[in-house]
Amino acid sequence: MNIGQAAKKTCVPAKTIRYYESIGLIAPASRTASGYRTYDDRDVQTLRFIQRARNLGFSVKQVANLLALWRDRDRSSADVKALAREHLAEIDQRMAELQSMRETLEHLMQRCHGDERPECPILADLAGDEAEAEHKSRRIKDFAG
Amino acid sequence: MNIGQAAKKTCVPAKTIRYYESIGLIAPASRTASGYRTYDDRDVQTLRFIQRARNLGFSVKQVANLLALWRDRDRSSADVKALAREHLAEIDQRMAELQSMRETLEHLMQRCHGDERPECPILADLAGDEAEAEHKSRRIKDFAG
DNA sequence: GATAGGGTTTCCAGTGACTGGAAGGTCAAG
DNA sequence: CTTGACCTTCCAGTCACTGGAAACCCTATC
Repeated sequence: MNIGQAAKKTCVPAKTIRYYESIGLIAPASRTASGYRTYDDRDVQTLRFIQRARNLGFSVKQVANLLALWRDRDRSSADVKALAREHLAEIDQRMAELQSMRETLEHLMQRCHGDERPECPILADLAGDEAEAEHKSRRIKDFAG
Repeated sequence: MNIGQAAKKTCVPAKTIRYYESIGLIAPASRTASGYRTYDDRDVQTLRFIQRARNLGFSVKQVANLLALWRDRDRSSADVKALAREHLAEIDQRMAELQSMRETLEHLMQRCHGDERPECPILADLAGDEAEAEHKSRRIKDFAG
């Protein structure tokens, strides 16, 4: 099948399939006489694997590792699990950062009247305005990441 | 003060300060006779504002809007709050995505032995292997974003 | 005055993971 | 034979920086 067909079957855009080939995530597709890429069911399966792993938030590099493990019949599930654990830690880290932002932002928003007047604790806090930023204990802190 | 001094005071790397100038987020700095950028306390305050807003996860574009509102004495706090609300929605969306990934990943990990054997439900699920991916109700779903 | 060491300047390139678009070749239908 | 959909390559843009090279400036020490 052509790249468009493969794209439809896998929900991976044709452009992205070409991109994955260009960075070596997938092997170069075979070609017709006129240069069109052709894909078979195994290619589709691989693309679906990639798509699912990407949807779980794995980076392309991590997906490459997962693909290698998938193809390696002598893999140990411990290696797969280690990759997953690493990724889970990244997710947790990102969630913690977002949570921290969320709390600060929501707190500031609660104190902002949101009317036609210019007084705004959100701006006051961003400006580091000690006089206007009342609840100092809740002031924005720097994140490590 | 020089850019290095300003960087130290604001926790914004010199390179990033130049970058912010290049994209127009901050006004071009004044220069010494020999071409060195110089910064005063007002510049430092602006950089700190930017830094805090970035730490809250606002995009550079959003920060530009916040800066404009900050400088506009006739702003309405409603405009600021609207920006914040928009950003909060983005944060919530990203958190929901991460949470969904997290749940799927953790579920898969729980079922993976993580030993020297090759059998691995994580890979089986990514491969879409219906025979080996037991708990179908928990199969990976596509995300909108 | 020479030299060493920092700091600063510009510009170019790379990151990650695509995505958009231009210019052109191919294919099937009518 | 033309139309329109599909395909090809290549270049550029996204976002927010970050790294590095080559050159200039500034101060201190010998």
